[in-house]
Amino acid sequence: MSEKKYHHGDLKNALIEAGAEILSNEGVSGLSLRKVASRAGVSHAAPYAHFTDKQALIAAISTEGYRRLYETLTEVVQKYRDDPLRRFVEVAWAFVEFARNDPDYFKVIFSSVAEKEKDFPAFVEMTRKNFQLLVELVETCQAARVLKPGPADEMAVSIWSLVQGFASLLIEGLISHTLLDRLTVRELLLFVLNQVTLVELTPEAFPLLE
Amino acid sequence: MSEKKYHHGDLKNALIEAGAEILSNEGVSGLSLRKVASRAGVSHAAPYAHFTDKQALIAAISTEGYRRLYETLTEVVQKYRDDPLRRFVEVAWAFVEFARNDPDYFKVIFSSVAEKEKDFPAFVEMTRKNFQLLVELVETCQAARVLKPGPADEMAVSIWSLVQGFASLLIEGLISHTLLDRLTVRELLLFVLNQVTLVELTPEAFPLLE
DNA sequence: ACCTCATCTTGACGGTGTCAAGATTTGACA
DNA sequence: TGTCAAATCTTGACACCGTCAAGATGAGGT
Repeated sequence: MSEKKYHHGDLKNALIEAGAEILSNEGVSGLSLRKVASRAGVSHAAPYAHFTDKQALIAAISTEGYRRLYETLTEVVQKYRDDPLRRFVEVAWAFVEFARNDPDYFKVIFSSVAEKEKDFPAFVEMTRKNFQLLVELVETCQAARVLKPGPADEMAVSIWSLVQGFASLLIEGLISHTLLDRLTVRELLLFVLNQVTLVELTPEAFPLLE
Repeated sequence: MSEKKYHHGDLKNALIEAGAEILSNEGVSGLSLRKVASRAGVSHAAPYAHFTDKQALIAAISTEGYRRLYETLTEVVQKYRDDPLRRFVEVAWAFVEFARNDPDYFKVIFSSVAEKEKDFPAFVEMTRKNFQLLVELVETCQAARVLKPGPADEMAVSIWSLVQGFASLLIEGLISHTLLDRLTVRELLLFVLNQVTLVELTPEAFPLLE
């Protein structure tokens, strides 16, 4: 598909991939259009054939990031399809791990596009899909009486807030050391999730597997 | 104090203030060392007498941001000192409003310093103070039986996660429009906070005052 | 075979972070 | 009070950056 890229090939995807790679390795400050172009093997202005802006490239990287996240989460959903509560816990854990494994990538995809929503419909669509996944998760758990009743979308916002906030505090290093010495991240997440569940989540009942 | 700044004055604070101002008006992308210097009335390299780095300036702005946040929150704590539950709600609300009133400023102070914790002890100290405020709030509410019992610091992390996540989703525009059409931000926050309280928070019992 | 258009290159512009060298002012000590 | 070292600020330079205009190059349809 994208072999030689002699004069053509699928740049655009190559640029998105190169950008994501630089982001992971060097952080936001290392992400320049020129470096992305260089890594993709093209000249410094080539990206402008595919993106109007650096902002547009970042939006594309973010969209791809949401796609990866969606992929990761749906895998977990599949894996624990017969246990709603466990599924809930492991999806939350996967989200936190997603953030921890690639903090800079996570930060960028969750804080870039802002007001220009309408300029990047693919991005908005991807966030909608992720939210929808969460809503379905909530409904399943409510039906199984492991999650509090109430409007599913409002519960989904609550849970998303909880997990997103937790992941953010974690990767920004804002959780006190004394707390992280006493508890593992997994244990702390379980405590946090207990705020929204009807049954208690103990480290014994939800151990780390791998 | 900082009147003429003919050749001296308290640059450093002037730079921090100018930086915060640019951040509010033009966002992160508009924040350049040279512009900060210019607005403070000095030449482009002058900041290097006070900050080793652009990163260091941002860290100072973040520290100041945490100070302002602390100031805002302690005022609310004072105002509602005789009603633990109301105090809890209004502190959370003040936090969300802090983020909504100056989104770019909020974003920067909550996502910049990262790994270099040890290089900016003043920053770390300020985050510690804010967290301590929250822990005390939690203890008061637990004593009044309006918040679930449990280790106060773990509860504090849960609540911080919840409110921080909610504020982030809000200013990033990630909360679905259909939801925001149905509910005001205040109502949505009350619903979210209900996850951690023992008593129910209704919009009727906690109306917006001003 | 030709021509059109998307793609990519080259070169230029102003702006940026950072550093080195030097000017200026302060404040402490004689 | 005079002097001098240290702190503060300016000037000038460098490499890098985002972006744009002009032109080269190749693909695909006619």
